[in-house]
Amino acid sequence: MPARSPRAPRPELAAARSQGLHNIGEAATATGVSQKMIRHYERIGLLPEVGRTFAGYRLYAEADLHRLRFIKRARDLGFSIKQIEALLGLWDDRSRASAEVKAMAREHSRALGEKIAQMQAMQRTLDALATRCHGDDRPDCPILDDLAEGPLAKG
Amino acid sequence: MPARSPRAPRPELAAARSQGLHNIGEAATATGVSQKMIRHYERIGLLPEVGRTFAGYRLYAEADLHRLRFIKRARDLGFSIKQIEALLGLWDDRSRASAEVKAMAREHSRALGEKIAQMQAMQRTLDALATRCHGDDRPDCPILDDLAEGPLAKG
DNA sequence: GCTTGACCTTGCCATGATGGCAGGGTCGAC
DNA sequence: GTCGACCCTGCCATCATGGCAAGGTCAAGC
Repeated sequence: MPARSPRAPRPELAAARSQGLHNIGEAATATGVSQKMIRHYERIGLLPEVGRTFAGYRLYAEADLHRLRFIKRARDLGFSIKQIEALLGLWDDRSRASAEVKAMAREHSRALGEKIAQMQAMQRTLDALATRCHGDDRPDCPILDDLAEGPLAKG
Repeated sequence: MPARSPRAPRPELAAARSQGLHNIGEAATATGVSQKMIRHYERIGLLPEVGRTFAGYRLYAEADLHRLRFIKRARDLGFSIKQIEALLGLWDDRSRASAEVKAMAREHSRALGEKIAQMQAMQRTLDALATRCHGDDRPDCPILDDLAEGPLAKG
């Protein structure tokens, strides 16, 4: 499909490996990012287009794995791809001021706090309803009544 | 497009309104569910296919608005569409035991608690990192260092 | 009558992050 | 040569929601 050369004269993969390069499977297990996501990140420009063997296999150097681990950790902290793009930009340009990074972290923490508060409110309501529901074979159920009639406001 | 009749002899919309029926715009503002979502719920079977005027306008009775408000409140509590489908089934069949509803509420609360804990952990990490970051013009930033080198574990 | 603007209809595309599957090429070992 | 594990691309699906386009309808004003 890539139509580079109909038959590569040398495999070149073993040579690449002996030079410390990794194929995508190794990159995935080494970083905890799935192969699918690695290709995805490349396509959306979060990762540079890495080198390839003659057969078209991607080859990852240590610096690429480093970048992938950065992305993984940022994702685990709940940063969006867009935010990670910005963080990587700040990381690439080490001369940039740290104030921006700190502001991003603070802002993200604030957004997390908002979502947490929302979910806690949901949870409180649910628990209150569940407590009021006897939960046996009788069909009467305050939870359904509440959903039907109005939130927590029926005398 | 619906090819019902090429030209309806009577408008019938004013008549429907005088009978207490509402068009989709009124239904949306009355329930807080967007027109888009109302149509979506109908298409996926969460709402019954309501009546129409000759021109094809949807007409909503009070019972329909009631069901929509049920869905809205359940969504606001974070239930997924699938879960709401189940809740509506239990609601429609009032003879069903309330134990199922209570179990759903408890399970959903548990799932919420899990997500909350995850997000709180993220938030704690972020706040710790941001506190350590001086956040001035100097380029040195523990947040980026941490993302690059490893989570909270570099001497 | 005719126009205007607000409303309704349908359908397609997009999001964000991820997984799955299909169809096909490549590599290494036996 | 062949088998199994690996890689490639591309398309479709998720979940809930919004946006846009192209067109029909209705009520009001001229």
